[in-house]
Amino acid sequence: MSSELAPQYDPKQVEAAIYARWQSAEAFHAKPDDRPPQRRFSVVIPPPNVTGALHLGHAINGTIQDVLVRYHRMHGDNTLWMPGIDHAGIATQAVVEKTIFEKEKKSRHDLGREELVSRIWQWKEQFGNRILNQLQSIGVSCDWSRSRFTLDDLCARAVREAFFKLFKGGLIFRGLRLVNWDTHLQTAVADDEIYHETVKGQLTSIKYPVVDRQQGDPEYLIVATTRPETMLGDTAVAVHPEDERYKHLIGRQVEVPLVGRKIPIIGDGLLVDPKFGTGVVKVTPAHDPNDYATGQRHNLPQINLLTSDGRVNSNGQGTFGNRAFSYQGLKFASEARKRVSEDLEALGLIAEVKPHEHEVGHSDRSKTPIEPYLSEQWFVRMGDVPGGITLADDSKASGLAQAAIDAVTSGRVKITPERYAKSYIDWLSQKRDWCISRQLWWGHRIPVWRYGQPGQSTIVEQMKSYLTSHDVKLDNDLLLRGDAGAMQLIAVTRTQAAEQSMDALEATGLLAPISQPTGGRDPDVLDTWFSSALWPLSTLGWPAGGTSDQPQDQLLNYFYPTSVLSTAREILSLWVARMVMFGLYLHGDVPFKQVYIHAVIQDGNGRPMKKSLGNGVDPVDIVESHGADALRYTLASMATETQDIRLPVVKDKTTGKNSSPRFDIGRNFANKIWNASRFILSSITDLTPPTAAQVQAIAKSGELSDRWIISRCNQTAAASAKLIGEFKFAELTAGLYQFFWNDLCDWYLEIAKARIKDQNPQVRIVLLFVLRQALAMLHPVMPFVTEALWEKVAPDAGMLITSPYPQANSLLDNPAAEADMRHLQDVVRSIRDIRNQYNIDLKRQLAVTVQTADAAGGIISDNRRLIEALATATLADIGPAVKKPANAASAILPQAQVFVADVVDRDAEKLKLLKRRDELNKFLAANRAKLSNETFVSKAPAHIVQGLKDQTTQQEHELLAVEKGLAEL
RNA sequence: GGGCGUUUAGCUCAGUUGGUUAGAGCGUACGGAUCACACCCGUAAGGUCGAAGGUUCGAGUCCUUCAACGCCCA
Repeated sequence: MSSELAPQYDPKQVEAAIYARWQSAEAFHAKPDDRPPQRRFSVVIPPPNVTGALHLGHAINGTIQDVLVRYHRMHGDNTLWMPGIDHAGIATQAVVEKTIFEKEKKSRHDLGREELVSRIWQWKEQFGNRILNQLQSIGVSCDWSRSRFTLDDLCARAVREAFFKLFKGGLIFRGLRLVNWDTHLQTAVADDEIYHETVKGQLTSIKYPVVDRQQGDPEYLIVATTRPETMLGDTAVAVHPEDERYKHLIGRQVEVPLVGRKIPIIGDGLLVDPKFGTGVVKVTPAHDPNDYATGQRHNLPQINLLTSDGRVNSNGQGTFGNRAFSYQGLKFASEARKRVSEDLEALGLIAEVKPHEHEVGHSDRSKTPIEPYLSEQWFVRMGDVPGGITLADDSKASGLAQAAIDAVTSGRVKITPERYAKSYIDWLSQKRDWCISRQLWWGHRIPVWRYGQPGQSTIVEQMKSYLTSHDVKLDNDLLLRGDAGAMQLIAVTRTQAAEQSMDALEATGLLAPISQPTGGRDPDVLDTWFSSALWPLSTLGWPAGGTSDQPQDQLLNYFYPTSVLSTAREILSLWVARMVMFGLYLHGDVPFKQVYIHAVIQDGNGRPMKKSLGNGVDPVDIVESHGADALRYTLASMATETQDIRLPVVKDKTTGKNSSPRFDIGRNFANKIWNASRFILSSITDLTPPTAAQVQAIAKSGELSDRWIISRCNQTAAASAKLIGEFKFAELTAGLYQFFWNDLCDWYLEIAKARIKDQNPQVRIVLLFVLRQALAMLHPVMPFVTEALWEKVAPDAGMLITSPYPQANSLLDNPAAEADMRHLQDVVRSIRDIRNQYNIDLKRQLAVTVQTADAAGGIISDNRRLIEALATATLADIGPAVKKPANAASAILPQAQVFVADVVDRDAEKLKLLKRRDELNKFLAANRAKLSNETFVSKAPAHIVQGLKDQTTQQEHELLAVEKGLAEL
């Protein structure tokens, strides 16, 4: 029998085949049925980026989700794990643009919008599934048949519907805001797409002439800046309102050099730190976030100096001292800065230039410096709205952000670990409007058509009649805002058909008179997070609501809200919070009941794993070298509630790839499971599954070791189910490890070997029962090795992935057997210890006697053979009257003294006893002090006091024995 | 600047509502080719729980202050 299994587990031999079997059995596939809501379990995967490759973050999150999903599936819940990938707008477009430029030296403008988008689609078809394949290699059990892409038709339908509803509800608006502008990619980027770099620059102090100087006024105010070129857009200089030096100047004016604009001197305590620099600050509302805020406070004009490609626009010119200056067309942060500095120098208006280090934001995508840029963008209104908003379940909320806050504070959404609820709420509490437009071509195009000056009412009327005659229902399929008298006409579409009608209408040329110069469909696309925020809804088929018998419709009713969302903390606000808002507003319920935030894996020095540092471990390499189960087990064992996990990284000697010795733990464990199973399979020929009655009978009256291992097995099953429910994955793996390795392999199998040889029928039942239970318990964490063994161990039972998870049964618990077993283990260990200390050959049979109290003596006598086998010893006398033989070494246990005869090293024995005597004296002194402390005795709980008394009595006995031993020496 | 986390054995980490002598894996030392496994077996050594105060009969655990490291937000 054992010849079927190799002596070492080789994951490569089994993983691919087993995965294929699960797939062909449709074991991952979930269909709505009549199970009640509490027997359903659903998870949506955080959709990985289409440009990405699997990293340890995916691996640990994939493992966690798969443990949950496999457990619930085995538990009998109708379990759906929805997979998919994210189109990742800016990241993907940047990657493809870059490759095209490298190969063909063409920019996106050379290709045109349609061509670029089609190239990106080609690229997506080619590489889009790579990360899903990699996820499969770690064994995740997603329902691949339902896999979605955030840009596919179903998701697009949800995006259109969401935009339409939000717009109609007044929660989407267009506004002029300062955004982070990537001048290279020519798009707004989000705060989280920016990294900061320390740059060595200069701090330039510039003299601004004071206008209408009066007695005692300085000739100039001097301001210091790292960006002299922005002075062209200054609309004020600010001083601290309490600053005695300048206070009297507030309300007067200075002249901006070069452009000759006269601007006010304002007092602002928020912007100005009087102790920093000269205490005077230039204010450029259109080019700095702090200045923007200042401008809002003081109603300052905003002068934008920038073109979308990062050059100076026509505002960058003026007249100063009868001379004209112009910087138009120069690159803003480089050429213009140089020329402005030179011109100021020539005019003698530079007071000082000194080196200065400062932080400059760079775009993560193009690696170029970010410019704050004033531009028109679309926003989702996060803040409170007068009169409140109505959620899809007809309940009211003061605003979108508040609704999402309430979902967590009320407990509808629970966040684990709890501390993350605070960061979620803190972020949402700012209620900052969400900029959702991106000047990109790859993404969901904003479903809005805009026209300027629709002064001709006939056009609007013709437009309406065209649309209605093409089956577009106004207000339902398409919203028209603005009218003949308005400055702007806006059409927002809800359906693809309405979009097509608008395109067709455009083609008629009817709208041409109002399309100039920039009318027509909004060229921008939506922020990727907009479609991600709909992920739990869109993947389950929303907005279809379950009225049809389309399977997708039923999914939404059946599996929404999902059960758990497992993700990383960095997207708690960007993604999790937005899903909650959209879920509530658009569908009237939260998207998930539980959020689990997993820890982030760092290298051994606590640094994040980054490509640039070369310290990353590729999970695919670990699957290759250690196997998927080893990867999963190790990652799960590290998943505690801390926020960071350190993983020491080493170079693998044979492959040269980054690896970590930590993964050996998982590999060794998988091998242990394999070999223990191999051993059991080789020992028993009859694989008939034990009946519950047989197991219960043994649990009640079998041999001690049988009762003990059944009890331990049962408790491990109970603990495992509980720990999975509490997301305590590290504890889960530790418990499984201890049970399998220590209890089952180290003790039970060793104890049972003699009976195994005798083909004892009880042992067969225990072995088979415990092994089947153990494989099932381990399966969610280590699916491959357990499934591979299951078909050998349980050929009657079908695949393990769909077999029941062990249910705890209190009839199998046996605390007394566990206590007795601990006692026997102590005796065995004490004998082994003596053998080791005295360097006695392993094969030499030791002559052992034991002095015990009656009760303990009975257990030892009854299990004499067990001790003899495990300790390679012969047990003679056992009982209260036993005396220490001459030349014996002794071990003093709480309830027994073990003597090993004919061990002659008196000095060593003496040393050992002396050491123990000192320890005991120390403990006793401490315990006696406590017990004579009246406040302790009166205030501490009774069981603590009693426990201490019992312990003290025992220590006193032991001390007597030690002293007696010393005397005899 | 605001918030959060971490600090326990050489390393990586557990440690439930405060309660009897603080645990695990790896590593280390010593012994072992015994017929499941050397990716193994047996045994042991190793910790004033970051520092200083405080609360308490009792603190790794609660409170205060400080230090170091890290993360998030501005």
